[in-house]
Amino acid sequence: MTEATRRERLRADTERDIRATARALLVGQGRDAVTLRAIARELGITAPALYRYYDSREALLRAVCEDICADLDAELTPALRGVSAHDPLGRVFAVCRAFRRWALAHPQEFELVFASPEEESVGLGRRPAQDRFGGVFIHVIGHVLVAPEAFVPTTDEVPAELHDDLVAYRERLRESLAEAGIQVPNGLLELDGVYFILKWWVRLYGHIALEVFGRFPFPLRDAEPLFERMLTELAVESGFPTGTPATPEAPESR
Amino acid sequence: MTEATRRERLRADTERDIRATARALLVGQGRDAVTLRAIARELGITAPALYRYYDSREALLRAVCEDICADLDAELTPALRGVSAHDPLGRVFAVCRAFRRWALAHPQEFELVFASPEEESVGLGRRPAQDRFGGVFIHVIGHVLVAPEAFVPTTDEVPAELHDDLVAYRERLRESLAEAGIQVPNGLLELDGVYFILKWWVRLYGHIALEVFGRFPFPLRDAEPLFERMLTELAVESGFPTGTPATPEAPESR
DNA sequence: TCGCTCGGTGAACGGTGTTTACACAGTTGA
DNA sequence: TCAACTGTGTAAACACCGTTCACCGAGCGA
Repeated sequence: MTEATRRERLRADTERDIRATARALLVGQGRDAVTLRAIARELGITAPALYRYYDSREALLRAVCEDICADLDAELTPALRGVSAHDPLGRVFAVCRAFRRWALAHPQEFELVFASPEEESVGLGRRPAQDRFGGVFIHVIGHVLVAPEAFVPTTDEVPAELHDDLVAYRERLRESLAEAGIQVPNGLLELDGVYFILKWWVRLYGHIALEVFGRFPFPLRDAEPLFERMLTELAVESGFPTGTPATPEAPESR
Repeated sequence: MTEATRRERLRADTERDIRATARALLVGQGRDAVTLRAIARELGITAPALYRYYDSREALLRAVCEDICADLDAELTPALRGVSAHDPLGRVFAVCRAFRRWALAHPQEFELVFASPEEESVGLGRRPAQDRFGGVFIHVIGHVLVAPEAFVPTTDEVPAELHDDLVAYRERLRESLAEAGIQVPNGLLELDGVYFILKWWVRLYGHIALEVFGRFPFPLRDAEPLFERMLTELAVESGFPTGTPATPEAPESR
């Protein structure tokens, strides 16, 4: 297993230390404080040494982005464990609530990952942020979609202009779910469902970004009721059975 | 009227030139390119001279923010002129579409104003971004709320925890509308309506930010159908009469 | 053991925000 | 009219930044 030579292990350790230090600076003092020299200072080395590990500050920030997404993933996934697999709506709610909590607790990281203009993405390779979060979301949604009795999208027709995009995305969803070992019955993953994922994501992101950036049209003392209301409305619109109150799991009082 | 002395006029001119140059740099090369020295260079001045006009780079950026909001205001308001005052839903749609168009055409400005973490706002004075955009939105919403026959919010009860905040905001809305010369009949501005404004804003911002930042869970070729669908769904949920197709006003084909 | 790669250094270049001391035009007041 | 003052600009300097370059030494593989 440990194919790594001593050198490789040392290198991996330093790489991790660098990203961790960068992350700490980001959290503590914001994106602009993530400085090569500050990182080096913290690690007891000089700034040019960092170029042995990352091509540029920008590249390092990208790596930090990936770390953040991995952490987000690691925080969202266990949020599922607390909810029975037979309560799909409860699982979706749990993930949404966990995402909001994470964003409010890590505004700088949220901004870096979710509110920076699209990088040009030099050709091959998709943006990591999308894929990482997509991974988590897909994982959750996968469980929901596989439990057909729980998810009955209304039969609203989908906008015709969106059809091709949705079909393409459905294929990607199928692949991702297959990778995770989830087989999707053939007729199950309707375009309606894919379309609903989009709607959830728009509202989830909208609310959370507004709350993190303090950009509600007026200062809300507590946005949590608004968030909870949004979730239940989404659930109703999505055709979830309204019987289950979806186990609010004692949201810590802010 | 021209109480201003010669000096004051010159000063105002230079201030405008500075902000305009900063704005051009922002648009052309992003926020990090807005450099005191670059601005000074463009103006044929030295950097320290800028400190005669703004206390710091940060203060200048705030001023640029206000300029941007003023421009946004100036672009949204005339979007109303094209739509009859007797078509309130059409007016709301017009403003929403204009906001999206503006954001897509000015991503750097959008990011600066709407996707930066809340500034601490040193005590007095609210954040300008909020108030500026609020101003436009309020102006539009004002017309809608004053035409009661067009706006019939469902009688869903509002989350109890939101009640106090909504009441406070309703008061601010009343004041703002009164300033604009719009008298709101007493029983008209229900809490339901205020709550719906929040819902519109969450979805509008969510969609536009995701589109500008390229953070949809998969690459959409064209997000406009999704946007249009969202608007109509919002209209239905808000209790607007669905008869009027709300005059799509020939959206230019991207 | 020889040589080579890897990870580090220090110096340097050009850029940045910001402060300071200074100069000088234009306005203001006696 | 002439002095004082105010506003606007400058140059120099400080501390910091990303990045490049030449160098160097320890440790590893042959």
